[in-house]
Amino acid sequence: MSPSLKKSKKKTSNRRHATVSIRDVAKRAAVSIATVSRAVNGITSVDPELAKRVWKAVEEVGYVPNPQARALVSGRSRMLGLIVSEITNPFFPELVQEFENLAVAQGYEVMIGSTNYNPKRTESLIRRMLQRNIDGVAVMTFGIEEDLIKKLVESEFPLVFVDAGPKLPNIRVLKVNYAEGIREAVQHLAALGHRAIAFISGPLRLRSAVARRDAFLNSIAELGLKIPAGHVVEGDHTMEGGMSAIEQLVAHAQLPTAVVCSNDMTAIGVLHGLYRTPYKVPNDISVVGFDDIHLVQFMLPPLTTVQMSCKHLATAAVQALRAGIEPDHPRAAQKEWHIPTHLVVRQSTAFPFGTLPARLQDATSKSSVAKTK
Amino acid sequence: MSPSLKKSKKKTSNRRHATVSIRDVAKRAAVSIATVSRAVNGITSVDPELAKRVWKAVEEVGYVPNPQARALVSGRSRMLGLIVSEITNPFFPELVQEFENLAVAQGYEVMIGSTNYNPKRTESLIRRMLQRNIDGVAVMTFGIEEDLIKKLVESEFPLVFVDAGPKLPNIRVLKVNYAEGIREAVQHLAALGHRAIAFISGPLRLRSAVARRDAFLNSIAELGLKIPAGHVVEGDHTMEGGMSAIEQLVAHAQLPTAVVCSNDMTAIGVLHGLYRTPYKVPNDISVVGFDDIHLVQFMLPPLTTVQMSCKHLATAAVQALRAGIEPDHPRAAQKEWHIPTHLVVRQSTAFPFGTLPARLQDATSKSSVAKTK
DNA sequence: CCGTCTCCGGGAAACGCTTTCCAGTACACG
DNA sequence: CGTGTACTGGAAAGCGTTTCCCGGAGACGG
Repeated sequence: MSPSLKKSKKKTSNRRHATVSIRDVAKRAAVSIATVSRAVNGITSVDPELAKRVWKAVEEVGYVPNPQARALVSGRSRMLGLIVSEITNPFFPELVQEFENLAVAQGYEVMIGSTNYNPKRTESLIRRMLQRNIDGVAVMTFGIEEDLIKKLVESEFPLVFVDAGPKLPNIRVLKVNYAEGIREAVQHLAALGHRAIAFISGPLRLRSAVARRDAFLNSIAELGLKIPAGHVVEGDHTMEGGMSAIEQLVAHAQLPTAVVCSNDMTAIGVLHGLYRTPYKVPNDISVVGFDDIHLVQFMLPPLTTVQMSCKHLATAAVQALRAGIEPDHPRAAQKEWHIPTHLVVRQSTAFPFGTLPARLQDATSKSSVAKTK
Repeated sequence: MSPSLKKSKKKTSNRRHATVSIRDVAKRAAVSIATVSRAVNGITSVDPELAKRVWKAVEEVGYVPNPQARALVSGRSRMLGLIVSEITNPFFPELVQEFENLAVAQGYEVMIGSTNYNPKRTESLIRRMLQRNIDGVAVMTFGIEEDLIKKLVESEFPLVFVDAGPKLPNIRVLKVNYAEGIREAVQHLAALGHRAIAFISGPLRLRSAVARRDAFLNSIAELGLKIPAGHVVEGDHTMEGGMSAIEQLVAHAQLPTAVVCSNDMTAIGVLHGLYRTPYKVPNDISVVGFDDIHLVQFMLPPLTTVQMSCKHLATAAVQALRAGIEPDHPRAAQKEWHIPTHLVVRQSTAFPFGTLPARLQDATSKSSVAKTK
């Protein structure tokens, strides 16, 4: 009597959904729960015949392992963290999407966080991730804040950074080859006849922003060109930043005929800023972006930009994370992944017709666009 | 001897990080673990004096409850699901961000999923969420697929839909007042002198797309205007869709002088499409969007659009979810939340100057833009 | 043919927490 | 003074897994 009472109590548990547990499978397959666990987790020491029986039972009762229980005992949550700097910058959703696809396909869930360049927010993000027992974190902020590093690094679990990170056994780095694509961009502009090429950088506290700027400067130097002071201005990777940067540039004594931007959002801001001036893109001023977000194809004019492939980045990140998490991953020893970048030419770059009055060039400009297409 | 051996074993557990458990707190505060649990969970029956001692101990040892263990026993994971249709549509990241902020502030974690209008993907998403024991899901796809509903509804846990959902005790609905904002938009255009106003809808399998179109049609009828066949075309809420829709519209025997779009992405596509024609925005054709994503302020020209506040939406969603999850939430009985929409006038709408040749109007157009600012 | 080694499967502990049940204390009332 | 009531804190039973340890069976060599 007493046991039956107990059983009925069990049924009215606080779980919301009818839960079929490992025990049900064990009963069905007439084996112990240990064996079920082993079979389900693909431990080879279990007899193939038995394993088949277990799998059949799993199928029949519709068993799905409970991730919480799994995590509780194994210490692995099968969750990957993905930290980005601004989810509202369209580059990141594209990255998130790719990352998520890959992670899910490989049996992981992903927890997304956006720092918004806010240390406090970041701090809480990390805490939450540690608390939820995340298996590894990809920090795709493109230039991590120092305190964030410290916090993360001390809890020594698998980490992936972009560009640079402390040299530690649990840390892997995705090295983006900015130089490659940016060099292509500069050469493209130079080939079109541009000599006064300006640059709008990202916030220089970000490593990646510095790297992009340096790549630009090197490419310029390589061609023997000179940049007047004031033709390299600091933006902040937002449209607003791009807008105010181009205003500065336009006010400069020597008007640049082309401007390269540290990311696409900046370039969109530039396009917008230029719209309020008499200067036309691309005939007065050519504009080049960086990232190649989907959106820029629809800008007016469609933006020439340096492509950094999200897919590539995401693939590398997930792979690197798994290499750190799974003890016998084939690439467990690999510490660096390389990401190429390449120029994609669209219609925001052209031969520099000259300067004002832009109005006179309107008709010609149209036809040139048509030609570029 | 034997117990000490056991203990040492415990230390080398597979947890990655030194875990301070409820037991440590209990020891420190010299109470039972039950008391600690009660104190931490704010159960009133515990002596205030004791509770204070417990909290002090919690502080001292740096105790953080383990969510997995909690979820395992309580059946509540403290995770909220957020399903959107396309994470790469900039409207959604804005929504995600707001939602996440609110959820985190209220002690929940959020799991994000993007359906991409793909039933298979959606299916797997739901399964994953159920599996992880999500406490509730907000389905912000703006027009849910039927099979998705079924799957979710049958597992009777708290759900929030936008616009419409089955009438069930566990389901809450966010009713967006499309009519309001769209009416404002149509009236604004009519006031400017537009008589031939076209509409580009979203994919009509989405309820919200139908609702927006109907709101448009009603507003037009209200003014006694007539829409020629072919002036209401179906898009798909993407830039590509907007582009091909405007191409159709431009090819129509009667050229519209204004076009209202079902979302901002469509409008961006329209702007882009029009850029390839001789027609200028806003002087030949006015364009109105819907959503008011941040981006549209930077379009050329900045887009007049109907604002549907993400913040509002997110607040309502989280509130509605909690109302469903927490048995004694103040609004537990509320089943509907209302979301207003409003027109934001920028520079993509103007008095319709007339039609071709647009070239002649170029100078005038510029000055008009300046005035509109 | 027996002993030892190996291998595989089962029993049971442990993971960290919540929750129920129960004993114990204190207080008021008859 | 005894009994009933109200309430507090402790012990213990799980929650669904994984993993450790051990026993039994089969293989192989002596």
